[in-house]
Amino acid sequence: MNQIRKALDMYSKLSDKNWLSFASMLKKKIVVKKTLLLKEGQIENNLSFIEEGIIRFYIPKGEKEDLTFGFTFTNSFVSGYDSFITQEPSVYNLEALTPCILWSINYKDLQEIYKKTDVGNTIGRLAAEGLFLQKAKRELSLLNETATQRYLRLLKEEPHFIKHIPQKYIASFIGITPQALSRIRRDIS
Amino acid sequence: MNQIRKALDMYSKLSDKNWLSFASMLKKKIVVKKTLLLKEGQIENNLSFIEEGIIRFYIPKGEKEDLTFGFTFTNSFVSGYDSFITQEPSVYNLEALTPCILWSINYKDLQEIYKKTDVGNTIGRLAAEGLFLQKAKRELSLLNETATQRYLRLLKEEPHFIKHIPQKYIASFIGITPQALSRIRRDIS
DNA sequence: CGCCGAGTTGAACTGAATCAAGAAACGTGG
DNA sequence: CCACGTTTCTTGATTCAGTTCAACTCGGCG
Repeated sequence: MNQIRKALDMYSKLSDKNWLSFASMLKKKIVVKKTLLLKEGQIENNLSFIEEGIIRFYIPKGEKEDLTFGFTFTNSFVSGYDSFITQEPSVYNLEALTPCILWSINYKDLQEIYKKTDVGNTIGRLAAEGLFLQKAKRELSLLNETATQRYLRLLKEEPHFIKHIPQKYIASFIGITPQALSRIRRDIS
Repeated sequence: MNQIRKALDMYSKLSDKNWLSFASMLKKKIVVKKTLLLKEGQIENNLSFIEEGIIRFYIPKGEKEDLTFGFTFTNSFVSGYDSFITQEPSVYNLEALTPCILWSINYKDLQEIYKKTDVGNTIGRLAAEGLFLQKAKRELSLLNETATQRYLRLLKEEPHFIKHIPQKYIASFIGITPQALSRIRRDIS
């Protein structure tokens, strides 16, 4: 649990009291590889901290390869944010790419924290700002770069992605087919 | 100024006291069409409410058509958010597409509000969440739809865009060239 | 050992970019 | 308020990055 407090403190330093009231709401969950943590159409009820593991966001596309929107690693928070924020059905699926240890807080409990503590809203704001920046960066990359440039940047900025995630998901994440990524890799080396 | 309070109240109801302390920090600004409100490389110092007008976000691309990332209309807040949040140089330019009447608050003053008022952080959080959702939706659209589908959806969901914004900016916004958009329009009618 | 999913490679195809040129709309000054 | 010049929009021809379909290889696991 120490990792969680550390992660939160990086947004805004927590008093012991605030931390304890938050910590008391967390529930531990252990899941095996390939577990579906959230299915499209469901309403996301959890915001979770990943003590250990990797989680993938995606949208299944029937016959075709599904669309991957992102990955979340150890020591980060994860949720079907769009659904969690709006409490409307999720468009994304969340899947454990590896076995995961999670600590989850549910929607209602978090709203209580927002009501009761000042720091809750500050952290919520900073976290939402971070998510926004991440998406803005990705938008820029999708509109402004070729597939090869996107791959090279991923290689440089997120080397752990390439190490731990199957190539077909990386391909989908940068917006191309596995075949296209395979060719890119051949051509750049 | 009433419009501003109305807009804020939609996030979280403001007390008279909080509203007045916020309002006292706003400065009115009137600019003509084509004014550059923020240039790439500059640090955004303002969060502004548009009493009247349309503003475009873009990145200039030298020889080629520049890349348009969005538009903000009357009765909304606007800022080079990425730069405003991080206080690092902006990658975007902000330009007035029409004459604009703006009410601006600067970064330092807003941080004061965050420190002093609970509701400030709540509004900040809800606003950041909204920005995130907007970008997530756009990401989905760029990866999951063809240019034609994106145009048709824009037509349906944001008809005022099409009415008031030159076609070449719309084209850029949906991620294609003006020529491609021209052909799409020919083919769907 | 045999199977199955992941990755590679090839060939044909396609949506959109690019280059180019003409038509329409727009605003600015006389 | 009209005329001219400058953008903006349209249309055609060509090119290109990436898709699709298909066949083959490799590595891990039952």
